[in-house]
Amino acid sequence: MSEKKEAIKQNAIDLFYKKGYFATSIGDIARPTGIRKSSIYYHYQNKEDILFDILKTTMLDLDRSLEEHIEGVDDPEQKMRSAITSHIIFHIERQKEVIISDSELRGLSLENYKAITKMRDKYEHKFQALIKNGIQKQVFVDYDFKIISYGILTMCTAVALWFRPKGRLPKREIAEMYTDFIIDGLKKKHDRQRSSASKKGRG
Amino acid sequence: MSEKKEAIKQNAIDLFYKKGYFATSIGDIARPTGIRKSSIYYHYQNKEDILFDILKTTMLDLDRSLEEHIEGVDDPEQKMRSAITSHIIFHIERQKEVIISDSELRGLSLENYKAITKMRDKYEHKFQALIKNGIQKQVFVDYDFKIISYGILTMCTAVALWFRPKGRLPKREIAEMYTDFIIDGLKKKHDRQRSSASKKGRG
DNA sequence: GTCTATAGATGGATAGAC
DNA sequence: GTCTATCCATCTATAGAC
Repeated sequence: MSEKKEAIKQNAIDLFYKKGYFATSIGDIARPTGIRKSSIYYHYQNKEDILFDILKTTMLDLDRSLEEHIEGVDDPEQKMRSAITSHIIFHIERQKEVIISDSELRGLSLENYKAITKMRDKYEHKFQALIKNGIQKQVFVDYDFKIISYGILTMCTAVALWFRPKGRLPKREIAEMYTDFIIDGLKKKHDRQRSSASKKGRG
Repeated sequence: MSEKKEAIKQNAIDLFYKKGYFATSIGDIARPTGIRKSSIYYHYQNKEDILFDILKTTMLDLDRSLEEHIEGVDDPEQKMRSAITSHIIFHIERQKEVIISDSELRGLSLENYKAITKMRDKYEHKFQALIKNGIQKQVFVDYDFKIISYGILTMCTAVALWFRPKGRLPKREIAEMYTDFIIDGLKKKHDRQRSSASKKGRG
């Protein structure tokens, strides 16, 4: 990808994050790039094409981060810890892009929408497999693994919404706190059981 | 509020939820209401006014639900349980409106934006007070109560994003599962401590 | 309270010169 | 690869009749 195209993409990320996709015009993107709006069309087919480029790259990088973090880890608890850490750190470091990914899917055509949600679903399934594995190995409480995976992922995804680079706590500490909280909620305690009567007798 | 105005509001909710605020035109809202787009302006000053009406009502109702749920409950754990239940059930029953509330704040002028975020902040502070109280009474682990409150709230807020009325589990069961998970993660265990070395020595 | 008609502005996208 | 110029569609909002 050419340097100019990269610049357009980065300016689009800044603007889609700050103003939203629909409220950002091609002219808005062209201005900080130092070119006229018509020149954008030399690099991208249309406005949606820019959005799609951002979303696709983000999903690919997110997935790669997960794979790198869990590679070679066998213990179910440690593997889940690594996965959560990867997710949180990525959502802090790529704050703008993941917020766009979570809020601007409506800007995509049906075809592109399907492509992105397919990637997202595959990513989510990897998390669900980790939880399912922990439950089967009797390390985790037998929650409904799909429902609980939504909760865990969204809780970590939302870090991107409130994290401030100059905030009180460093990213590693936030990632550790959330990982502790989640693993503590997931782990089976051998001296006691869940207090609620809603516990399921699956498996 | 007149019946016609209510109808306009409800159609706006449906459309803002499905297409987004910026992608919805005044004409789109007028059509299912059975009037022409110019007639909308008899009931509302402008497009933003409709959005603001929706957001304000939603925040007021959300806050009232919380107050009703925790009223008269004294035990810190039970109070937190009631608060979480209120939040989840509301986000399931008012799915469309809360999703609009979480994604369309950019459609507001600065003044209206401040009014809504002020209400939201007050609501969040009530949750933080519950967690803080539980920590002080030594019922909850001494996590950073602000950071952990973000995680808890967003995890429950996100239920609105994936919940399907005809889905596998009824709303009460989902609320119970999440409440168990969160309380379990929050509660102090008298026979063991957090495994991580990151535990803070505040208080 | 709703209508028709239209002002007034903006934005995505293309044509064609350089 | 970038420019100027422009087409065309769309949208918010208002004016004024009924």
